[in-house]
Amino acid sequence: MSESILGMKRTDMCGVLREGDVGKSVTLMGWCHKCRDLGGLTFITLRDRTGEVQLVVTPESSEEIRNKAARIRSEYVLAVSGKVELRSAPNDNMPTGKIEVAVEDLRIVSESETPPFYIEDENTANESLRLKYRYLDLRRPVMQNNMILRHKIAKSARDYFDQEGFLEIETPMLGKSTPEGARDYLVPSRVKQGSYFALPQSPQLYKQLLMLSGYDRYMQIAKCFRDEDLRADRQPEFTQVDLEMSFVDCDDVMGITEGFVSKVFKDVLDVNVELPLRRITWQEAMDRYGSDKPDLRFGMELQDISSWASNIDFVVFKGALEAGGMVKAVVVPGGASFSRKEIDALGEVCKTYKAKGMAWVVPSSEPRGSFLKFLKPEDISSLAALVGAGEQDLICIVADKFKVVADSLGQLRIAAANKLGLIKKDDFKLCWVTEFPMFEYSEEEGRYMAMHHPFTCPMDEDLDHLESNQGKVRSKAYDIVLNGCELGGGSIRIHDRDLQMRIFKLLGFTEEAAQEQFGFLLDAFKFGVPPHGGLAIGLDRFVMLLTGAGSIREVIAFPKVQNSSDLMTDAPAPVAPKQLEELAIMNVVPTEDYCDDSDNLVMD
RNA sequence: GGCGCAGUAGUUCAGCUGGUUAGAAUGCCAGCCUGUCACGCUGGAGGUCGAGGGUUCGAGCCCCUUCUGCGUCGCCA
Repeated sequence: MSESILGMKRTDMCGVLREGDVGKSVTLMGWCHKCRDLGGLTFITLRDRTGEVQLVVTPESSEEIRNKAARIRSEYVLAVSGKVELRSAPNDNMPTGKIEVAVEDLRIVSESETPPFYIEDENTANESLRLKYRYLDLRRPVMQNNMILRHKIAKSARDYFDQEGFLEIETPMLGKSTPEGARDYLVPSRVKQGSYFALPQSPQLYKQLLMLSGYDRYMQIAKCFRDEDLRADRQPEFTQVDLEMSFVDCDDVMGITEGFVSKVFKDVLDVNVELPLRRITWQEAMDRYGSDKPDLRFGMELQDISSWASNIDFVVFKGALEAGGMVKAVVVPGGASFSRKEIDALGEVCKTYKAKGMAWVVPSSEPRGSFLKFLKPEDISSLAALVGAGEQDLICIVADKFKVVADSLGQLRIAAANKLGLIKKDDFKLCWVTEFPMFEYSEEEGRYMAMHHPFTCPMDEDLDHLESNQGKVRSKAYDIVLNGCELGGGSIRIHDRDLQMRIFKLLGFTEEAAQEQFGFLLDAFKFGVPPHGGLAIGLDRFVMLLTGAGSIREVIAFPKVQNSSDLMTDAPAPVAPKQLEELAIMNVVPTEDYCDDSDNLVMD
């Protein structure tokens, strides 16, 4: 039986009451967190998103209230009026622990079944259970704090960019599919049957056109969609703080972005970020950290030992060097104490990233290692001197092509740092990675692809060898990296129609194909284009990193699971045949002679 | 698509070499209890061991298949 709140008006939130409120008559509304019935006395903790406060029902309370109090269970919604009183037995663990509310009126507004898990921060319930009952999971204070922090960052963004003269402009969700890049989510058109909209992977082209239209300085908190496999930090549907500016070069966009990021750190965590941020070229990041998103919270840099290795009669090194590759090492401090099993685990990390194996040496007086029989004692000491390794350290070595060496040792570096506990949770290290390669060779496609996107402007110095040395061309692209995580990225765009056509050509587009897919952009570029550039910051990742959450799902109210479905709503789900008919989509029903193993699209 | 981890009361987990009626904690229900706050005490209910098949005298445990969730490689311009 639910009671109405008619005539009751909430005066305060639960978690904000303090000693100073003693004597005040308050009306509170919220959820029963816990109910302790001591017989004569009943204590109820009432919870809302600001926190909890204790209610007390005493033998002096009316019989009606005492009877109602006895019925209360966890998660019942209550409306209460009463007087704030000082507690005779305060609880120092509770922000509101010095006071309690003596109940004078009590209404059970809504009853609740016993929830499938405790509404507590320490909830260790299976994540799929949490996601099925996401609305209950979201009642947990830690989740509410994540949502509040997310709101604060979004507000920070709007405040900051407004102050800097940006306009927030919305761009369409229903757009045109572009085959380059990630897989699109498609939306069938009812009116133009057989044709499809695509949900935006980013507002990229629209924001460029806004620059052309004269809306200098645009921003948007934009929903983006990519139909690719999920990860702990990747959802098919995510949010970006997207911005674009006219008449700028790299430094302008990076400066504005730094200002935003440092404001968020100040507003949300009260952390001062030292500006300007350190800048590292892509080449240097790959060379020293084996990653284009280096984690700068610890050392253990990659070191090139190719010249040392060329003097070792070890077929693995020789083979890699002869094939134009390299030999590099990472020194794991104190790694000499690792067991064989632990070292092998690091080797497995390397193998995940296509290294054929990992060679290792402990350069102590009684050396240990995986390839000692190829090493003379002086080889070991010269290696130790070269890489600066001591007797307690472990030298991990990978010999292969540049990319394989970088990827595998870059990941080994992180794995070792985690193992050694070198990574502090509350340490924030930001940097820019700049001068990305313009193109990346795709073995699969057998051609160069745009590393960033096809609208990225090449560096002026490299324009002359666009056609002659494609692999060496660098672009005016930049990523902002936080603790080894790509927080955002952007570039200066091409604003010259001829240069854009040149790039399309290099990417393998014919003139007709470029015209068909991006004709509207190329046409627009006939009408006066300001030099422009911008950037997008992954809002979800930003919140994840600032909250220390282990997964992006913790900072998204209603996230998807690994197969892109929603455990709460069961989306995606079959639809009525009538809906499919209207969209001219074939309703696939398995028959005797057609039986697909997959049961999607099947309905009666 | 590949690799790895997990799935046993509502929940979190234990369950030995395959062997009696599958346990614990917590939650839940009932009774008692006037200062609790992880309230306490007494009692009680609660299990398709993810599903299907196989081996065996006998399967939570072994084998095969499959489903679900997580991590990861590929993928993510």
